[in-house]
Amino acid sequence: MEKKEYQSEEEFLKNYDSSQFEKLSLTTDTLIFSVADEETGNYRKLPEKKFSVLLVKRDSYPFKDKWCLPGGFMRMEETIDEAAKRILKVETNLQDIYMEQLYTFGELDRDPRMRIVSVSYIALVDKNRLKEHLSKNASWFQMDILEEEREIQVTFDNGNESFSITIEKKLKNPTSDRYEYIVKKNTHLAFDHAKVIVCGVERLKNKVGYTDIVFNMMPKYFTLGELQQVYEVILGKKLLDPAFRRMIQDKVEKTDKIKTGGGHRPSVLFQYKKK
Amino acid sequence: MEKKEYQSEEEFLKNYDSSQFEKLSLTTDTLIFSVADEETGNYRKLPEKKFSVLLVKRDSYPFKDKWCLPGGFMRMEETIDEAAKRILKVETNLQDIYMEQLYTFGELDRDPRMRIVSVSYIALVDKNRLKEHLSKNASWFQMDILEEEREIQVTFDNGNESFSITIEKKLKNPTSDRYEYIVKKNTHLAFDHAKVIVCGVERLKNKVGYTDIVFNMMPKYFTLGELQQVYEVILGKKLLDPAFRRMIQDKVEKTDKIKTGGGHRPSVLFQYKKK
DNA sequence: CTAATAGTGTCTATTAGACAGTATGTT
DNA sequence: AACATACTGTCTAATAGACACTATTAG
Repeated sequence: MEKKEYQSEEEFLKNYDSSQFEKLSLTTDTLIFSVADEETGNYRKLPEKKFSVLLVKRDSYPFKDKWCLPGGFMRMEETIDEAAKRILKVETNLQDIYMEQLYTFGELDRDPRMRIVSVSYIALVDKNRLKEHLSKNASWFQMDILEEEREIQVTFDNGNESFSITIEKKLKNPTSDRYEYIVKKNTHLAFDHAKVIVCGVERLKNKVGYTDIVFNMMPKYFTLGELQQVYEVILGKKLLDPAFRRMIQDKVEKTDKIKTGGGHRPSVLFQYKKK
Repeated sequence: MEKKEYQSEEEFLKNYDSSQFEKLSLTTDTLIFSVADEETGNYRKLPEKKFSVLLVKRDSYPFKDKWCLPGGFMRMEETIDEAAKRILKVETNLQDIYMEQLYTFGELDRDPRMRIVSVSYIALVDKNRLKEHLSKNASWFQMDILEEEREIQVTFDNGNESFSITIEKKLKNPTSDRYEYIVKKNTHLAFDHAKVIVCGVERLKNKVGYTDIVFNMMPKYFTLGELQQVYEVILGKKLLDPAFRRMIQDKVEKTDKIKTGGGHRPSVLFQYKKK
C-alpha cells in the first residue's frame, strides 16, 4: 500500500478507505437488577427481599434454550449507550431506567459464531417494575449468593426453574481490585454471561457503599426499614439499625405520609434527597 | 431473510453467515501515567514530583501534528487486553507494566474517518522507566491539574511545548458517581482524548484511596517520603506525616537499606508488602 | 550551626459498632 | 396481650486530624 501525502484533513478524509482494517461486531449486554418482595406467611412480618436479575431465554442457536442477559448488536448510527437502551426496550419493554457501563468483554471465544466484543451495562429498577409486561422470553430470577474465600456460588430461581453457577475469583494483580473470573460450573447460562453477572454483582456491592444508586431500586416513597432491607440484600449481611440510620440520614427526607397496616407500629415514609 | 430451522448447534454454526450484521473497527487507547522527578536547585530539597502522562504526536491525518494517547486497531486474533499491550509496545517500547481497563468510548463522531469504538486503558510505570527508549513521536508531559467546582483545567508541558485543556464535569445522574465530560477548550489533543485523560485522572485519584496501585509507580526500594510525595501529587493535596504513615504501615516493609546523601537525615528504604 | 527531611508521641475530634430500651400499630 | 417492627439514647472502641517534638545528615 503506497502512502500518499495529503495537503489537508479534508482531502485526507475524502480519500479515506475505511475497509482497510478488520472489523467486528459489537454487542451490549445488560444486567438488570432489582430487589423483589417475597411474601412470608406471617401477617406481621415484612415481605422478605430478594436480589433479582432479569434473564432472557434464547430461542435460537447458538445456546438455544439457555438463559442469557438481554443484549443485541449495536448499530452504526447509535452510540453504545443508545444501543443498550434500545435493546433493553425491545427485549424487555423496560425504559427510562438507571443504566451505567460496567465492563467490556473481549475474549476470543466468547461467541462461537464469530468475534464479538460486548460492552456490558448495569441497570437498576424498583420492584414495582418487575410486574411490567415483559417480552415473552424474559423472566426475573431471584439470586442467592454465597461467597467464600475465592469462590462464588450463585443460585438462580424464577419459580419454575432453578440452577446454579460457581465462579472462582482470582486477583489479576496484588496491587489492584481487578479480578479474573474463572467459570467452574455453569450449565444454564449462555456465552460468558456467568462471568458478567458475577462481575456486575460485585460492582454493585461496592458502589452501594459510596454512591446513592440503591435509590434507583426504590419506589418514590419508602420506609427506612424497606430501604435497610435493600441494602442488606445487596451487601449480603445484616446492618445495625442506628448505624444504618446515621449513614442514610442525609440522603433521605421525611414526608408527611405514613405506612400502616403491618401488624406493628406504623412507619414514616421517606423519599430520596439529592445532595 | 427466511428463518431456517436447525437441528443442532453444530449445524447452525456451520451455516452461520457472519456478514449479516454491520461491523466496525475497535481501537484501544492507553493512558500511561507516571510520577516524575523534577530537580530543584536546592541541594537539600527532595526533587519535586510531577504527575505525568505519555502522549504521541500524530504524523498523519486525521489530527496530523496533534497529540494523542498511544493507541491502535485491535486485531481479530487477539483479546482487547492483548491488543492494548501489543500497541503499547509498538508505540512506546514499554512492556510488562500494570494495565487495567478504564472505559469504552463510543460516541458517533469521535473519529472523523469512520465509526470507531475505543476501549481505553490505564497503565502505570515507575519514574525510572521514563528514561527508557521511547519511539520517536512519544513524549512525557507533566500535568498540572486545577479542579474547581465542576470545571477541570489540565496544563500539559513536555519542556518544549505547553498547552491546556478545560473540561466541564456534569453528573449523569444525581445518585451516581458517573460524569459526563464536556470539552470547553482543547487545541492540541486529538480525537476525544481530552475527555479520556480527565476520566482516567479521576479514576486514578479514586483508586489510590482504596487499592495499592500506587506501588506500580514506585521503584523496588523507596523512602516513605518519596511514597508520600507520589500520593500527594496524585491526590493533589498535602498529607500529614503521621496519618500517612499509619495509612501505609501494612502495605510496606522495612529493608536494611538506607538512602543517604540528601543534605538531611538519611531515610530507611521500604518495599511493597503484598497482603 | 543551619536547612531540610525523617520519624514518633500524643491529644482530641469524629465516626463506627454494639446494645438496650421505649413506642405503637394489628390481630 | 403479644408480636413484630419503628425509632432513639448512649456507651465504647476505633479511626482520623492536628500539632509538637526529637533525630540526623551535608555543607
